[in-house]
Amino acid sequence: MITDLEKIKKYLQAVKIKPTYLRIRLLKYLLEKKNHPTGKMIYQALKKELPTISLTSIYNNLELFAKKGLVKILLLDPKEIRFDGEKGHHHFFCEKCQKIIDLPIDCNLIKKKKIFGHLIKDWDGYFFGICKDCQRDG
Amino acid sequence: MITDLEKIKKYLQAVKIKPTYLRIRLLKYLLEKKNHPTGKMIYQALKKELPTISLTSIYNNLELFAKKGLVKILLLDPKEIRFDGEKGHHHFFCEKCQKIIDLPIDCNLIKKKKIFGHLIKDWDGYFFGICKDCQRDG
DNA sequence: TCCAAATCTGTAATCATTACAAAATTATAA
DNA sequence: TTATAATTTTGTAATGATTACAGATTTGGA
Ligand SMILES: [Mn+2]
Ligand SMILES: [Mn+2]
Ligand SMILES: [Zn+2]
Ligand SMILES: [Zn+2]
Repeated sequence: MITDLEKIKKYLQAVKIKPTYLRIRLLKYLLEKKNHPTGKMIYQALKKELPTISLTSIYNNLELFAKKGLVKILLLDPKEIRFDGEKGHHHFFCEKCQKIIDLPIDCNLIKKKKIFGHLIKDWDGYFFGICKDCQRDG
Repeated sequence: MITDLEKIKKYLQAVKIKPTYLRIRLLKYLLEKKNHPTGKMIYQALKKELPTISLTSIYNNLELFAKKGLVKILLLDPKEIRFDGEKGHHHFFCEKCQKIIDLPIDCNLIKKKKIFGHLIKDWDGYFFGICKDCQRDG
């Protein structure tokens, strides 16, 4: 678990982002929670400790983080964008309980630098179905 | 090129969808065009020949088609949903020209019925970067 | 401490998607 | 064919996530 604020500050500085307190707390939230939150979910969670924050700042900084490669934007849910503080894995979306589950599994395509001549910079692997728990429950 | 209306009618009936004229034309559009259109793009294209259609009907029937497995919903573009009349391939999105390109390439994960115990019903593979043409052009 | 630049907030606008009721179409039976 | 009920389609309004923007605040350096 990465909680040390100084360490998070360094993550931001490493990609040339000025480490304001809001940004540190936002990145801390993304690195600690594994819940693939929406912008609003992050806003509501951080609001408890930082009552003056705005949803706009959350969105703006999430976009900044994504642009700098600090977080991953997930388009898994057609209703709203979700964010992930960890990169490099596939995702599973359960049609019963709506949970998003990490799939750290090897894939022969994601190592490729080019596919059919197209330069690959990033990738998303989404899987849909019924999760292990929901299968058991009925 | 699949253009025969009778053949498209049979595709609809095969999945228990009543083959109204609008639905036949909508599926015809999706099967003929390879442009991964948005709902609005389809609406504007079909409107030229069917002036009375509504955007609501396009959306409703696209959702119906997707539910019956006739078309694929692409969550590639954060701004809007795109639709694909063909299934079973990965997609590439060029950050320069915004083109969506099919990637009919083998992947060792998509054949799996289960991953970590989760039942797989469908999957999406997205790749992002710079397409072949845009690399050459600069 | 003072100042300019960057960031943040609060509110309003945007716009894809959905909800809903009325009109039109379709299928079925008399 | 005609009547009737069910389904589909239309037109409009509502929803809600995301974005735009201007003013307030914070930040870092002189
Ligand atoms: Mn994840
Ligand atoms: Mn395709
Ligand atoms: Zn589940
Ligand atoms: Zn391109």
